[in-house]
Amino acid sequence: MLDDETPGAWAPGGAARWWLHHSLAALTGDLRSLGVPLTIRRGAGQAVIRDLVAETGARAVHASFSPEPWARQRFRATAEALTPLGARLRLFRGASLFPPDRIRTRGDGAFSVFTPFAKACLALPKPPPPLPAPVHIAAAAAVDSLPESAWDLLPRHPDWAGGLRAAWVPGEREAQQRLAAFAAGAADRYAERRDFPHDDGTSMLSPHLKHGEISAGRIWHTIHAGVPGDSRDTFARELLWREFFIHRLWHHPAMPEEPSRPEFAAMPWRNDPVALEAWRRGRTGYPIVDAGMRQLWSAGWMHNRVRMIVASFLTKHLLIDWREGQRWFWDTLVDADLANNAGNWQWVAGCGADAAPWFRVFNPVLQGRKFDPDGLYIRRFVPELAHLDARLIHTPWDAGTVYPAPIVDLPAGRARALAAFAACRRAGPS
DNA sequence: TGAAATGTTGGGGCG
DNA sequence: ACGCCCCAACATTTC
Repeated sequence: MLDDETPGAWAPGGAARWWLHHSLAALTGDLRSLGVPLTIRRGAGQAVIRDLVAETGARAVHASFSPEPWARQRFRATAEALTPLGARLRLFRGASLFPPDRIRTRGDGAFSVFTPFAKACLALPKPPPPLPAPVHIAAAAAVDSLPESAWDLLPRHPDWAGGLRAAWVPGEREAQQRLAAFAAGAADRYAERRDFPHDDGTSMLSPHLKHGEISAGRIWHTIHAGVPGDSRDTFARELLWREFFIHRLWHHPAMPEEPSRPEFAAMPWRNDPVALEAWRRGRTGYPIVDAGMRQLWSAGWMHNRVRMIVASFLTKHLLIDWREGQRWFWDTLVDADLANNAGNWQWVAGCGADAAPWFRVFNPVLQGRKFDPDGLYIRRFVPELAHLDARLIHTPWDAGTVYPAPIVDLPAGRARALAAFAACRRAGPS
């Protein structure tokens, strides 16, 4: 079922739709081998499910929980619509590690700080081990189904998905293989390598996880079965950050729209379409930022360290609203997820519940030197700088190379950001 | 999961 | 030999 109506502005973006198309194609094949047809429908979720239950006489609908405000509303409406049909809706933890209603503060509220949240998670019973895949499913009678093409998920004019095809293979089989390869390979040294974007030191499981091709529980179990201490704990912590933002969105449905810290409502964000477009296209003049934005545009994905750098650059040096960045990521990331996109943008922008402080401003030159010391990442995504040696590649304006001039002066941009926050803190409701 | 400004310390050059 | 200065290295504070 593709529901473009209920989510409103947060219907899946372009890159996620591309992924979904191929993920479903893979799922169709997997189900065929079990002798089960995939039924494809389109429309408002609640009505589609109700009709399907009426047609099949199903007595239960099993679904994965998800924290989006529109999804919660859809679950509620669906459950109500099923009652007169004698069917019920059963929700499962799905892609999260812990049932959302199990994680509570002592005062029975939502957590706003990550560390106590993580502690509370670790105090819960461990996620149960994943069940083996079924070898047989009793197929229901076939009902009407749209052809896959009716979803119209792939880009055509132009077809910008070439980079995605080169980078990814959607589907459960590939998700399992990627997890197995990560667990047997890079996971061992995840703690040391994960911050270097040229290095394949991360799992790259995020789009598979996002699209339900693999569960967080399975990843958790695999990592805890075979990865040594430091890297295991560091990786598990990243899964818990994901869990934290799911928790936050569940309790604070306005997270994608409104800063969690009220004083940020008065922040004097700049309206600068030219700078915003330079950022989107990877033409800011700062190589590590441009490399990241071009990786995003071509592969639909960006290394986590670089996501932080480009987000800091947009919200601090350019003083552009984090929601502009969130929106661009939403449309371009194959792993675009409402809770994690909003949560991480608010984290970098300093306006989240448990966020990095506003004054933590990444200097893109220093970050580039630190995390891409040989310029390998930049060479890969910014080929016009590939000929520069490592000493100059982070500051092409010193190299006499033809390259976009920096769109903002770093010390000036930093000072402007600090001043803007000081002013908004004076003005705002604290 | 910073960076820049400011403060402190200690070694060495030098008058 | 001694004090003075310089400054790099490191630590602390501030944004």
